[in-house]
Amino acid sequence: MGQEGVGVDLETSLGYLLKEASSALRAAMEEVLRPLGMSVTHYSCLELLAQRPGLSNSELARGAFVTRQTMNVLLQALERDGYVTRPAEAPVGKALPTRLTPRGRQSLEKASAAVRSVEARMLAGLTGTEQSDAFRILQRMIHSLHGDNEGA
Amino acid sequence: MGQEGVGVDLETSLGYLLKEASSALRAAMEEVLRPLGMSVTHYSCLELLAQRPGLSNSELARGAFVTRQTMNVLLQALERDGYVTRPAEAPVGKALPTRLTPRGRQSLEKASAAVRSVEARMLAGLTGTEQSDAFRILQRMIHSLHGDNEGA
DNA sequence: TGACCCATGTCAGCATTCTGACATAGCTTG
DNA sequence: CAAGCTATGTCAGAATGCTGACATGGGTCA
Repeated sequence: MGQEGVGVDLETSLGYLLKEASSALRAAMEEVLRPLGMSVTHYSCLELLAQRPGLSNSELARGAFVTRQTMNVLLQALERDGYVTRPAEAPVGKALPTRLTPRGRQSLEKASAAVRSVEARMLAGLTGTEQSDAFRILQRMIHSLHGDNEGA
Repeated sequence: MGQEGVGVDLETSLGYLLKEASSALRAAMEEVLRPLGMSVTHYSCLELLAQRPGLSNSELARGAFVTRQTMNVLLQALERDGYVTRPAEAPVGKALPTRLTPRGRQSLEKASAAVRSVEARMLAGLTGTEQSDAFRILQRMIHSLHGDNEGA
């Protein structure tokens, strides 16, 4: 189409490239999760629960980078379908600790393998040093964006 | 809350970190664009048009990482509000080349400055070498995710 | 030329996520 | 102890984005 070599500056923006990479990763994850009937947020929630059992709704929301209202909708569906359980009453405060059911754990296994293969494909062609560099640089970007770089 | 140092493996995943960085960038952009009454997709569309005048709806969609249906809805609103113009009939094929109006260009100026300040904050604390490394590594990740690494 | 394929623009319906708002639990502080 | 602050869970409504579907323009190829 109309994409002759017009002067394009977006191609030099790290922000744009970051968005592109994240979009590509999300698309690749959706592609392998769709056959399993699972969305990315769906999977993120289960994975978080597998690694940190007993997380509350709000904690899961922060870990999956969505609002607690969005996570609440998802948790209600997951609970209804028998993937997770929450106590009827909060043991302390209002936070309801959530846990995977055996069914949830089983469902996660296949999804987790699929996602790991996507991440492996993404990292193929990167040396160990490059992966360490990427990790350190991304962490520093996040730190700066959160405004933790005051008074300096 | 319940976040004592439980063993967490998500903290070692580059995919998770990439999602976190992208989420932080998006949140920071939304924060500075909100006072201007502009969303991230809204801004992305205008910025693309400023750098590549005459892009079609489908091309804009690919550049902003949304579907062409989503971009079409946005373009109709932008056209209605006088930020962009599209010819009534396609000069060739079905693609309608879109262009910024003076009003659109003026609206973009403030937004572009705000977004540049966010990107500058994100990159603060990174050396020139680190920025080049990040650029190269992200490009390679995107390339691998798109499956361009066959036969090897 | 005609059949086929691909890309585009667009309409309609659905899914997902967000913002706003409210009540409650627990901690902090005077 | 009482007031205030923060965090949480939850409901309701709105915005945003996506999937599915259809018609059309243009190129390819037998």
